[in-house]
Amino acid sequence: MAPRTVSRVVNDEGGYSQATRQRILDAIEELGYRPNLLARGLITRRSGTVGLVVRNLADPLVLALAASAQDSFREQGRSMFFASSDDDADRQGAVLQSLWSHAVEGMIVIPVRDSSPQLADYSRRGLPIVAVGSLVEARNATGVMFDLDAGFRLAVRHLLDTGRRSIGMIGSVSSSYALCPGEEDKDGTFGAGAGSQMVRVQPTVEGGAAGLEQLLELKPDLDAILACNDLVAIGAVGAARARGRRVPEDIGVIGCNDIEPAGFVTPSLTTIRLDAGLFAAAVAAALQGLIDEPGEQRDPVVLPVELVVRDSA
Amino acid sequence: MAPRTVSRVVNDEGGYSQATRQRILDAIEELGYRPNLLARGLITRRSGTVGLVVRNLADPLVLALAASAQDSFREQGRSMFFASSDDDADRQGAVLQSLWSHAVEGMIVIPVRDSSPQLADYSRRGLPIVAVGSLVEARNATGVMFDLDAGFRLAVRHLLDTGRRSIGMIGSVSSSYALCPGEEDKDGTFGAGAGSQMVRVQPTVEGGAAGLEQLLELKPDLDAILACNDLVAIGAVGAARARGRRVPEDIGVIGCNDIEPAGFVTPSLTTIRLDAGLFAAAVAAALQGLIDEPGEQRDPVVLPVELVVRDSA
DNA sequence: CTGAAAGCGCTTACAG
DNA sequence: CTGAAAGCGCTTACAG
Repeated sequence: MAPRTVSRVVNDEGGYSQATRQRILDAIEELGYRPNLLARGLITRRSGTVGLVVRNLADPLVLALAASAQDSFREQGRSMFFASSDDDADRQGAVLQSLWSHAVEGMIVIPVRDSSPQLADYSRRGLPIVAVGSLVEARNATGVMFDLDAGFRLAVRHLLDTGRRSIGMIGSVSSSYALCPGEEDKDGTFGAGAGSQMVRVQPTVEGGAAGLEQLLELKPDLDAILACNDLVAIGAVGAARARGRRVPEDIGVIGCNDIEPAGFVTPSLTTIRLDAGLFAAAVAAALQGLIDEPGEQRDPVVLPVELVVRDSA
Repeated sequence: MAPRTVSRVVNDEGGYSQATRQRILDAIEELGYRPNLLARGLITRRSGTVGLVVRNLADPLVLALAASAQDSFREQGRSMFFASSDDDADRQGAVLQSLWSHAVEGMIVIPVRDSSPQLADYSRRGLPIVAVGSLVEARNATGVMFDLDAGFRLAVRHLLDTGRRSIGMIGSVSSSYALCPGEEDKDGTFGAGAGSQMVRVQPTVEGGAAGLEQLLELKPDLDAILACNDLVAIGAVGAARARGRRVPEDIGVIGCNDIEPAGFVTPSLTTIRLDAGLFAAAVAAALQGLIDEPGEQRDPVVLPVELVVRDSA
């Protein structure tokens, strides 16, 4: 029984008698034999692995992305490496290098700020990369992102339509990728010409509270808040109330993401909904496409968003 | 320049001149050379990888676990495979086999129900395994779990002390591992002899609402709810109010986990806090210990819990 | 300090 | 239908 024959049976190549096949299968069962994927990968140049690199574990979309990517990869018989860059460029570099050394067949990455060249470097070497919320101009790479400009405009429009005149924005200190609005409007006009102000905080409930305090200092007549995510919005609501401002009567608050508890806090949160399922499916499909047909230059995928109006604004 | 010499430099083995070293380093830089970890792993029998296998991505502790495991593994220069069994025994089997084939050096697994023998099988073959919330009686394996019995008793005691007499429990349909209480008390006495009733639902906000409806059918005089997690508790609160019951006046509700928004819903949630950081650190340390000193039979690690009393009960 | 040989467990051509 | 040879990119002894 030569290794070659075993290999044929294990890989269902055909070209063996049923008797041989059965003998080999029995032996496999008896010995608990499993093919060594490292050895196989060494020679086929296909490791059967892919990578998912996120920037921040706390991002509510990461979970959906991980779940969906997982399902998609499982169907393809691939195992998934998972790593976080913790929003650190050097760490992201180390992670990418490590995955490259492990011969992953492709990667999904939520990149740290300004790391497109780094990603393009790997994609040019032949590694398919899907960059989330970021453009990578290179072969073997594509981007998937939400249309946050549109979400932003919807939110501002809603605030203006409901009579708000002094809008504050609470952004995130961690460089924002497309899942968090506001980066493009540094001038603070929010594309609406409204009086406006922006502060940056940690993207947490506590950060949201701090952000509201800061905005109130800068702009005592504040009557609306746009928060970069729902936890920040929840923190802002709490702090506003602690300061004696009613929500939504005195200050309207809009979040972003529509996390599960958003409809259950008081007041229930008006928010820009990012459809996590849609997002994750698009990302997984994009990587699949890149792996199946390498070398293509592709247009980025832009996903629609929607404003969910509840009680907070 | 023989491969052997390059190998020495790459692995910092010593035994080469500085000049040689520099030449090799320069060449590595110029060619963008990265050692092929598959080839290395094939021969050293150490792949530089570990696995994290969870049962359910929606579990709030999974995130903390993933983050902490990640940090711990990064420090050790190991990459992490990530997979979910989606609470399916067959799928867990496939995942374990796949990771084994990829020659992981160890695994953290939140096991599906009754899969201890399966885990023990791998650990006996020499794969270190940390089982979360479950006992695995085998060498190379250990368990880490919260002391949910204690949490459970704290909660019931608190309800009884505050005059509740008719307690309902909303458990999870997905077989509960130790992060979710209630499994041990199928008789429904909750170890307290109180009148009581248990229903099982999906561990989500919607599930919690459904659970409350069911309990109210079964037990119209219900005045307290113990929920298997905070989302379920939030759903139960919403449904109770929709039925005209006040919380906490008519019905007291206690959750489990203390997720971030738990303090911000209305009424703020009384809950059994499971310290995610403590948990994740314990798990990572346990696996490290198993990898460093294989073959040991270890006692499970049991982590304390605490009851956080807020407004809902 | 440096290198030639053998081999990790597989698969890819090629021969019978 | 089956197998002997070569080689993937490394590391482990061992020789100079």
